[in-house]
Amino acid sequence: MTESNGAASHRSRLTIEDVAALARVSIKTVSRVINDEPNVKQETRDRVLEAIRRLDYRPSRVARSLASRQVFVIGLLYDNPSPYYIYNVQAGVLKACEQRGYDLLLHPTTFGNARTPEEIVTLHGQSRFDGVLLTPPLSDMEALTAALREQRVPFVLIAPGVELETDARVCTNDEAVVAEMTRHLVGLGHRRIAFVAGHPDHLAVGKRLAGFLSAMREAGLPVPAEYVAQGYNSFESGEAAARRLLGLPNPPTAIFAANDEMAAGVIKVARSLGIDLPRELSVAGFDDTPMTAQVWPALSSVRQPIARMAEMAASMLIEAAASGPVPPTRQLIPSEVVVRESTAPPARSSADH
Amino acid sequence: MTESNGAASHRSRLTIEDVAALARVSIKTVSRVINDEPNVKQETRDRVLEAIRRLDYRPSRVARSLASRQVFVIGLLYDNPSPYYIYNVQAGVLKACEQRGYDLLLHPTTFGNARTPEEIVTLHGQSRFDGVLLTPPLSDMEALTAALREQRVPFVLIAPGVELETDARVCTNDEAVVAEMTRHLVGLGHRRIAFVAGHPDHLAVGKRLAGFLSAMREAGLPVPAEYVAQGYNSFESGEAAARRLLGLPNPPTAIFAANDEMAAGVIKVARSLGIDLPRELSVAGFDDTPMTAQVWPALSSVRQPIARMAEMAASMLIEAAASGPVPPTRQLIPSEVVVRESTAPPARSSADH
DNA sequence: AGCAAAATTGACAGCGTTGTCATGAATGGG
DNA sequence: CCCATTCATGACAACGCTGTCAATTTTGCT
Repeated sequence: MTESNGAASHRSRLTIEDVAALARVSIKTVSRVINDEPNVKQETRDRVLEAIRRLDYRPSRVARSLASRQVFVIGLLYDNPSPYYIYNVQAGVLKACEQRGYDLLLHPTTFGNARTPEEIVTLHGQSRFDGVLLTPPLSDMEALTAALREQRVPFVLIAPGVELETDARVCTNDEAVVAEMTRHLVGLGHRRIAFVAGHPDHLAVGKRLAGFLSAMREAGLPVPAEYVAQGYNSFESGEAAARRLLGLPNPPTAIFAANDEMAAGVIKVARSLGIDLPRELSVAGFDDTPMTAQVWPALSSVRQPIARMAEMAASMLIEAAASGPVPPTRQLIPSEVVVRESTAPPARSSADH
Repeated sequence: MTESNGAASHRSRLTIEDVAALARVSIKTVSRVINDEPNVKQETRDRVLEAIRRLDYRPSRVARSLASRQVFVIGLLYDNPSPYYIYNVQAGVLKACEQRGYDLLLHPTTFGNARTPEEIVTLHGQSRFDGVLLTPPLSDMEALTAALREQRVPFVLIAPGVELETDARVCTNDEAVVAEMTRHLVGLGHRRIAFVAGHPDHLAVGKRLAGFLSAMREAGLPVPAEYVAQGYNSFESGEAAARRLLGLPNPPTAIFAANDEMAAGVIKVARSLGIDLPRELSVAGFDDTPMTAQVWPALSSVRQPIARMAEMAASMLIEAAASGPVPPTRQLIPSEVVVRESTAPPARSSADH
C-alpha cells in the first residue's frame, strides 16, 4: 500500500516554497526574482525562472498584498453618465492597469449621495483599493474630496477646468474649445446662436456655458436670456429645449448643445418641425460620441480623448499611490473641434437683416 | 519631555487585536462577530460591536482572503460589444456583488484570442477572483470553457439558447421571441420580410436568424437568399445591408435587424432614399436600447432584461464558487417584444398583389 | 443534585508572501 | 596581499485575519 499516486484528489496550492525547493534556493530569493529585485546572480535567476516555468507557479496576489501592504487595485468612482463615457473611461483605466498588473474596482454612486465619502473611506480602510479616481461630476463634490484628503486616501481627479492647483488632476480645456466651436458658428455667419446647457449639478457642463458666453461676448453678439435653455444631459431634455428654442418668435439659426445626446434631441425635434437641416438650422454637440455619425446631418462636435485622460489619471494614481497621497499635479489634455455636416452657413432668409 | 501626543505621525493600522483588547475578548470572538457566526452570547456580541464602532475598525479584506482562501471577487469576461450592453451587465453584476460585499474584476478580451484561456486561468491562479462570468460571444468559445472546466475555475455563462445542459448558465429564449416578432410582422400583413443577420462569430445572433427562418417557414412565407443580408452588428453594417436590400428589384416591405444598432442604420438609409416610414417599410430591431426612442419612427424591438440576467448569473456564481465548480444549472429569463411605431401594416402599393 | 449535550470562548497554528537583518562571498584599491 | 565595500543569499519575523481544536461554562433532563 504505497502512497504514490492514487486518489491524490486535492493537492493544495503551489507556493513559493515549492519553487524554492526545486530551484535549491531560499524563498526569499524566489521572491526577489518574482519582483525583479536587484542582487540576484544571473545564473540563480535563471534557475528560479526555470523552476517557476516548470511548476507553472503563480504567486498569490492576496499573500503578496498582505505582506507588502499594497493591494494593487485602483478604484473608479462614477455617477452613471452615459454608458459610452463610462466605457471609454474604463478602457483607459484598464489599459494603465494592465501594464502594471493592477486591477480595477468599480464604484458607481450618485452625485448627491451624502454617504459616498464614508463608503469610499470604508473601502479604502478595508484595503480594497490603493487609490481612487474621480470622474465628473463627482470630481466637483467638495464633501467627497475633503473626506479623501482628510483620511489620506490617495486620489486623482478627472475634471475640466485648469484653475485649481490643489489635488492631482487630469483636465481638459473645455471652456476654450467651446469658445472655438462658438467662433466656428459665428464664422459661418450665424448671429442668433442658442445654447442648451447641461445638468446644473454637473459643474463641468457649467463651464461649457461659460465658454460659449465669453466667445459670444467677444464676438459682440448678444445672448438673450431665452437663448440659454436648461437641459439635463438627456436626449429628452434636448428635445424639450429645442421645442422651446424653436418656438421662440425670433428663433436661433444655430443651436449649440452641451452634449451630443441633447444635440441629437434637438435634431430630431427640428426635423419633426420640418426644418431643413443644416440650411435653416445648424446644430453642434459635445463629446463626439458615435451618435454623431448616426444622425443626419452628421453632427459637428467636440472630441475629448476620454480614454487617454483616464489612462493618464490611472497612471498617475498607480505611480504615486504606493507612497501616500498623490502630490498636486495638473495634466492638460486638449479637446478638439470636429466639424461635420450639421453646421453650415445660415440661409439668407433666416439670417439677420 | 513626555511622549503623550506630539508628532505621533504614523499610527499603524487598526487590527482585530485592538478591537479584542477593547472588548476584552479574544480575537477569535471578534472574528466570529464580524462574520456573523453563531455561538456568541448576545452580550458579548454587543460589546464587540460597540468596540468596533468606537474604534471605527474595518477588517482587512486582504488578510481575510488569505486566511479564508476566498478573494470575494468575481471576474467578468467580455468582448467589447456595445457600451450599452456592457454597462447593463456591469450594473447587474455590481448589484449582486454589493449585497454580498464582493468586488468585480473586469477583463475585456477579443473573441478569437487564443491566449484568453491562459490569461483567465492565470488570474485565477493568482487568486485574483473566485469565479468568472462569461458573456456572449465568449460564452460560445469552446476553447475557453474547456480550459476553465479542466482547470476547475468556477464559471457561469450568460448565453442565449436553452439546449445545453452542461455548465451553469443564464439564458434567454431569443429564438422564440424572434419568432414572435416575425409573427407580429406577418400579422401586420407583411409578406416580403428581410433579415439583417448579426456578426457570424456571435453565435447568439445566429440563433436569432434561425428563429426568423422558422417563423417564416411556419407562416408559409418564402425567404429568398437575397433577403438575408449579412451584417456585423454595427450601425454601418446595417446601413450597408439596407442599401443592398432596398436596392433589390423586389424589395422587402419589412426589415428585421438582429440588433438595434443595425436597425437604426436601416432606418437612416431608408429615409435617405426618401422611403416613407413606416408606411412603405417596417423596421424591427433587437435589444431595446435607448436608441429605439431616438430614431424616427420609434423602433419596435425586443427587450432583454440584461441587468437582471447578469445579476442572476453573478448570484449563482457567488453562491457556488466558494465550494468549487458551479453545478450545471439552467436559468431562463424571457425577453419580450416591444412594439413601437416603426412596424405598421404595409402600404397597398408595396404589398404583395 | 447529577450528568450528557450544547453553547461559548480562547490558544495557537496556519494562509503565502515580503521586509529586515545577518552572514558569507566576491570585488576593488592601495 | 589586506581591508573596506558591495553583492548574493538566507533565516525568520511580520502582515491581519480564519480554521481547528480544546477548555470551560451553561443548559436541559431525570
